[in-house]
Amino acid sequence: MESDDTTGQLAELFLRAARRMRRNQADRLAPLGLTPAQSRALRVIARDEAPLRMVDLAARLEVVPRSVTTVVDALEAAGLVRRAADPANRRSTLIMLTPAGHAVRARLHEARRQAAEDLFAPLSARQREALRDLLAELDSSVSAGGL
Amino acid sequence: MESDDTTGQLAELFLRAARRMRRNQADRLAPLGLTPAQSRALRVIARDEAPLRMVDLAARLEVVPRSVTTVVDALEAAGLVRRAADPANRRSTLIMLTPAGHAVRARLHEARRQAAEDLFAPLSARQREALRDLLAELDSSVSAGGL
DNA sequence: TATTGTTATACTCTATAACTATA
DNA sequence: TATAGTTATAGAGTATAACAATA
Repeated sequence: MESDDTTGQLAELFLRAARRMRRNQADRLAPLGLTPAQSRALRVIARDEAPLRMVDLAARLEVVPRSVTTVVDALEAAGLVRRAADPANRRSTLIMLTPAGHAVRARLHEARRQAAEDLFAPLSARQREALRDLLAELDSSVSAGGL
Repeated sequence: MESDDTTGQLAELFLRAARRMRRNQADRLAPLGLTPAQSRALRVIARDEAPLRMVDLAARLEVVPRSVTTVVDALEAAGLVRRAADPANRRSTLIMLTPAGHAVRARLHEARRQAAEDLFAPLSARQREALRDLLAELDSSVSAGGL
C-alpha cells in the first residue's frame, strides 16, 4: 500500500537526516584539520587498549584495508598516530596514538556530539532517548546477526 | 556526564546505521546502472508535476548548482531525463523525465525501500513507526526552522 | 598458499572559481 | 549588476588489481 509505506518513509527521512549530520560534523571537524573519516579512524584507534593492526582497523571501520592506508597516512602526517612494526608478526603494522593524538581525542568526540545536538535539538530529552534506544536495539541485532 | 551521553550515543548509532543503509542502497541501485546521487535526483525530478530548473533541483538536493550539472549529465546520457530551454527565461534549463525515466522510477523507490527494509528488519512494525514518527517530527522542525 | 600492507589507479560525490549568456 | 548554467579543477572517501614481504 502506498499511503502506509513506513519503510519507504524511513528510508527517506533517515538518509536526509544523516546527510545533514554528516555535513554539520564535517564543518565542525574542519577547524581541527581533520576530515570525518580521519576522525572516525582516530576514535576507533583510541577506543582500544591494545594497538590495532591495519587489518583490524579496516574491519572495525567496515572498509577495505587499502582505504585505511590513506587515512592512517594522513593521521600520521598530522602527528596524531604512529606506525610500529609488530614484533610478533613482521607482516603486521600496529597503529598507536601519539600524545598529540590523545590530546585531540576529546575535541573529536565533542565535534560529533555537537553535530548530533544540532540535528536532534527539536526533539525532547525523552524523544532522544527513545530514538537512541531504537537505534541501539538495531545495532545490537546487526552485530549479533553476523553481518 | 559520560555514562548518560544520549546525544553522543545517538551520533554514533545514527551515523553507523546510515552508512550501512547507504551501502545497501548503492548495491541495489548498481544493477540499474544508477548511483545513489543519480537515483536521488531522479526521484526529486519525478516528484514534481511542473518541470524543475537546475537551480531548483540543486536547492531540493541541498547541493550547489554545479554539482547538479554532473548528475543530470549522467541521467541524460542514460536517457532518463532530458533538458529543455525554458521558453519564459532563456537563462533557465528545465529538466523533464523521459518515458524511460518514468519507467525506472518505481524500481528506484523499491531499491531504497528494500535497503531500509534490510536495515530495519530487526525492529517490529510498531518500532519502525515510532522511529519514523520521531524522524518525521525532526524533519518538519528543520523545514519549519528555516535551515 | 594465505595473510598483511602497499603502490597504482579509478570512480562517486561534492566544492570553489571563473566564464558565458541572459535578464 | 544579478541570475542560471557551465567549464575547469580539486579534494574526500572508497574501491579493485597487482605486488612484495612474511608466514
